[in-house]
Amino acid sequence: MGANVLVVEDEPAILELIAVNLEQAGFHVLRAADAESALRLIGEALPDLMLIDWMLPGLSGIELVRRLRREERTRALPLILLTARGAEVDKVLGLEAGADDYVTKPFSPRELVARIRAVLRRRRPEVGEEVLEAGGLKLDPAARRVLVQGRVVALGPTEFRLLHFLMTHPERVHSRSQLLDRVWGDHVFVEERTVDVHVRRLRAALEPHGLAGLIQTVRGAGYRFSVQMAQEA
Amino acid sequence: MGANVLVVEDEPAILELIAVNLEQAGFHVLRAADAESALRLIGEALPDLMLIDWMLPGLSGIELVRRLRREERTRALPLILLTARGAEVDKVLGLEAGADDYVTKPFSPRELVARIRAVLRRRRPEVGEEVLEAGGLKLDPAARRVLVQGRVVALGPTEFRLLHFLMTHPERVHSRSQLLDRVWGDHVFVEERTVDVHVRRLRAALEPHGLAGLIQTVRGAGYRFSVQMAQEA
DNA sequence: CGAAATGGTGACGTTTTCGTGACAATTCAT
DNA sequence: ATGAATTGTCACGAAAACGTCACCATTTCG
Repeated sequence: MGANVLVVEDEPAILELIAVNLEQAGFHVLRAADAESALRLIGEALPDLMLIDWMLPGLSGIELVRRLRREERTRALPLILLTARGAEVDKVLGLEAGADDYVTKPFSPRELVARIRAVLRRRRPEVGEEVLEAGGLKLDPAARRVLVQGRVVALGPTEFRLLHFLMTHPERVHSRSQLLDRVWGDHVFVEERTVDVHVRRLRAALEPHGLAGLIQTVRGAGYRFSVQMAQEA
Repeated sequence: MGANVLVVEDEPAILELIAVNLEQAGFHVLRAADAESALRLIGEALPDLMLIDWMLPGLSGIELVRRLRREERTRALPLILLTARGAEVDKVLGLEAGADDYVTKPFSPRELVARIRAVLRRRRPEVGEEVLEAGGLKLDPAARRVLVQGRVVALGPTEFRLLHFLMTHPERVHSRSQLLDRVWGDHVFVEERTVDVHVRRLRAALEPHGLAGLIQTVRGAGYRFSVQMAQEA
């Protein structure tokens, strides 16, 4: 129940107002007055969600969002921006930068809580930090490493994330756009064919280890990670 | 790519304003003036996202949201509410009812489009497609796979969609034009005889697995998927 | 019985889709 | 700053899938 929420807000009064309300709603609140100290806090333990003020001394809120979205470890971290009312450019920029939502100041406590719950609900299915094992493959998210029979498989960051996603959602077809959303991130714009190239690189990395056919092409639909090999008659 | 967006709005002027903007942004727009006609439209084919006005004659917007969330088929359908500016109670109620987001009127076209894109990107993966099983056949929509006794049946995209449709509407005759609408799509222009060819290809793919007679020809009417084998007088 | 209608079947040309190698831009470590 | 690694994009070719047609078999009906 009590999810950890990190609030980044430089105005002490507002920070406390938010904190009190969130705690009353059952959340556990972490506080940071600027982006730098927020990053420091994150370094120790990831919160379940971050609430970030648009205007911050030093590194601004949106720059913080971009930075968090760039890094592997924080890519899936739910982020909500606090913006000034009516600043629509900010809203659009915020969403495009990768924020999951925004709330305009001044806000009602109930709205804020509802938003947080909504975002947390959406992100629910992807909390995987455990070691995955399938088809002779062992993937360790924490160590960011892939093993097959004790031997390390060399993978680039993107290939690793791709394989990670496929292994957490096996036996089902993912379209290229779905893969772009889930592996690359909501906010990036890249060609769909780029997925093909990375799938190829991933296959090329697995093949020398005797693992072929794990990632299957489904014509007209997308790709699928499957342990059961395709059989014919 | 042009996602299908169903806009439910009783004010014709606003409806058109929205429609024009969305179409310009590359979406395909479906229109409904009230909740009832929206539900009727949905009955035929699910859109990718719904834009729902808060104030509607008859069934209100929020009641529509609740109803859609209750039903299995529409549970994961992305919904965005249109609310009056400043009505924060509405916003909260809307989010708690299960809407994915809301936009306040009046809104800027850019914001609307950005919101829609954001919600579409978050589209929940568990779009509840259940595994169909009939006549010794197992069709898994999520995996895009057809199995008969554990053996994979190789099907092209169109054959797969055709079989999928037939299995979701079994024991019932579908004319060629109906099949073209439902399997190929409303707007496509192809010869009716093309259906024959694909039925043949589908039969040819099933036959080596010992499944014959599942798809029956009804002379002068169309085709039918039936578990009970063809009997004669 | 014969003509017309209907549907099965194989073949063919075109379009789509995907794998693949190359390449430039960018990032990162040294 | 230099070089290696990573990434996104493109162009080309092979293969798959598609839609259409011609031809034949079967059924329907005058």
